[in-house]
Amino acid sequence: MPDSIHAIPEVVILRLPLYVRVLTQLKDEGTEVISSRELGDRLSVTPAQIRKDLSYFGRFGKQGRGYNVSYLVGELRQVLGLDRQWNTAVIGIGRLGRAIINYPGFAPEGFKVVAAFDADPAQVGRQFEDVAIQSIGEMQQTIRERNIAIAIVAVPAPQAQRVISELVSCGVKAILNYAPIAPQVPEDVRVRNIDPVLALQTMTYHLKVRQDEAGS
Amino acid sequence: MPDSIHAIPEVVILRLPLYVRVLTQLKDEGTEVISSRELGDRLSVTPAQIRKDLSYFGRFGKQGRGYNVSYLVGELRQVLGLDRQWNTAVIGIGRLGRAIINYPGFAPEGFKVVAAFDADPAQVGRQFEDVAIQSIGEMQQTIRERNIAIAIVAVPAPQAQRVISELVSCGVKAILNYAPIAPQVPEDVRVRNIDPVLALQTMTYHLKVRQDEAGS
DNA sequence: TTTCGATTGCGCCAATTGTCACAATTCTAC
DNA sequence: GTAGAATTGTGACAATTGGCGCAATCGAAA
Ligand SMILES: NC(=O)c1ccc[n+]([C@@H]2O[C@H](COP(=O)([O-])OP(=O)(O)OC[C@H]3O[C@@H](n4cnc5c(N)ncnc54)[C@H](O)[C@@H]3O)[C@@H](O)[C@H]2O)c1
Ligand SMILES: NC(=O)c1ccc[n+]([C@@H]2O[C@H](COP(=O)([O-])OP(=O)(O)OC[C@H]3O[C@@H](n4cnc5c(N)ncnc54)[C@H](O)[C@@H]3O)[C@@H](O)[C@H]2O)c1
Repeated sequence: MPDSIHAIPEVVILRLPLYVRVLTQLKDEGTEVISSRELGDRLSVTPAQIRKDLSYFGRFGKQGRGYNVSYLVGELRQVLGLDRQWNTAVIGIGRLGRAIINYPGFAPEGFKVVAAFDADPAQVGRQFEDVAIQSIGEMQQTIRERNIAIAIVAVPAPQAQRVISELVSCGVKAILNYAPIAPQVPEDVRVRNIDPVLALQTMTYHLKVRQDEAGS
Repeated sequence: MPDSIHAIPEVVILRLPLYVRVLTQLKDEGTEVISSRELGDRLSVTPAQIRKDLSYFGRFGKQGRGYNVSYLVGELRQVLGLDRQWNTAVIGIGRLGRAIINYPGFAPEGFKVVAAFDADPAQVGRQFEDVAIQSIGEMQQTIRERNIAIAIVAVPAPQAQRVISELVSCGVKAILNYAPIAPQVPEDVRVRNIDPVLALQTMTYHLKVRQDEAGS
């Protein structure tokens, strides 16, 4: 294991999917080779950062030339584990949960919703896009049987921590959370929050300075 | 300007809304005082980090006691500019755009959708939740007149960069982007991307290691 | 009033993250 | 085949960010 000696910074992992996205787009546009400078321009990142990030995982480029787009995107997909299908479950099949099940953006990227759970007995049994809604009681068994590694949480905020804790006890190690809370999980479990309000609130600080100046 | 000498790290600004969220919840639960340790436990952040973050903006706590929750949340809201209403516009009134206009989570936090734009003439004039859809041609004027500082982009990916550039030329300085692209904007414009696929792709790296180990 | 446990704010240091700069290499053109 | 332009990968350094530890202070209790 030659490259597992150096731990790879988490920030690097966070940037890789961005690289994959832009490289995929370049590939579709027919670009065969790209330099770290051009890629950096597209991503508003310095060329040095791109080169260093990539160097954690191998030597993918050629001096004087750049990176072969197809090759690089393939290598990065493999590094990230995007070269396989990931089964997911959605929990909370309300308005948002249904939208998630119907969202056509997941499947092409290898994320497949194979199970759906809701606490409301009236929902159980209904079908959306080949997925039948199951009761919460069936969750643990289904997660095991269907090899579900990723859960998507779309329950109301007051229920979210409880649901997340239950998912953790079912062995789920990755959670995409849409509820507006700060979930607590053991450190071997990853959570990403989708939270547009939080995102807006991180921008107003800068707008405020501008607005205050204008007013004074 | 006593505290504008030291620039405030962007990471700190990114954490403040989280603090606000948890503090608001504590306030609703009736907690009057909280220590940095307890707050840190709730957020999976070290107490030292919380104290340091807060110290950029003032001395809000009392030794031996902690922070008064109501007071602190009020101060932080003021720091972030959450003590006022922010007018926003949604661009792209398809399935997602309509869901955003109907989303009840924005208004209580002071973000009000006051305008909606779509390129499709068939959409123009239709009404959602007191917001009438306008044509793209009216965008610049409406943004000025209605003092819109924040735009929410929900157009298809191929159109997104063009729409974002146009918003920038209308003077918008903050953009919440839902399209799966890496937008390019001048450095005085802030963009936050809502991108569940990217979020999932940052987690599979760690799952992969686990899965590979299990298989070997 | 005094003592004591608790907790902040912050100086200082440690760890992490980002950038520079350059030798090594590749490709092209002649 | 050689010269020159382009660009990588990386070691060394710089900047940023996080955390320790403690003096100062607060509130409670005796
Ligand atoms: N991040 C975003 O972009 C975004 C957008 C919209 C909504 N939301 C959030 O998503 C959540 C759901 O929103 P919605 O509009 O779909 O609400 P909803 O009320 O329509 O649906 C919630 C569903 O969760 C189910 N549920 C409740 N408790 C449950 C439990 N313990 N286990 C399983 N299922 C349970 C309910 O039966 C219901 O079907 C809320 O927390 C909301 O704030 C986030
Ligand atoms: N981040 C997320 O959670 C998430 C979820 C769903 C969809 N999306 C993304 O949001 C976008 C919209 O998705 P949707 O399902 O609403 O698509 P849609 O096709 O239903 O709606 C798109 C709308 O944008 C309008 N439009 C197209 N070009 C425009 C332009 N130049 N100016 C103004 N309006 C224009 C169209 O007329 C249409 O009404 C897509 O990029 C999609 O990938 C993101």
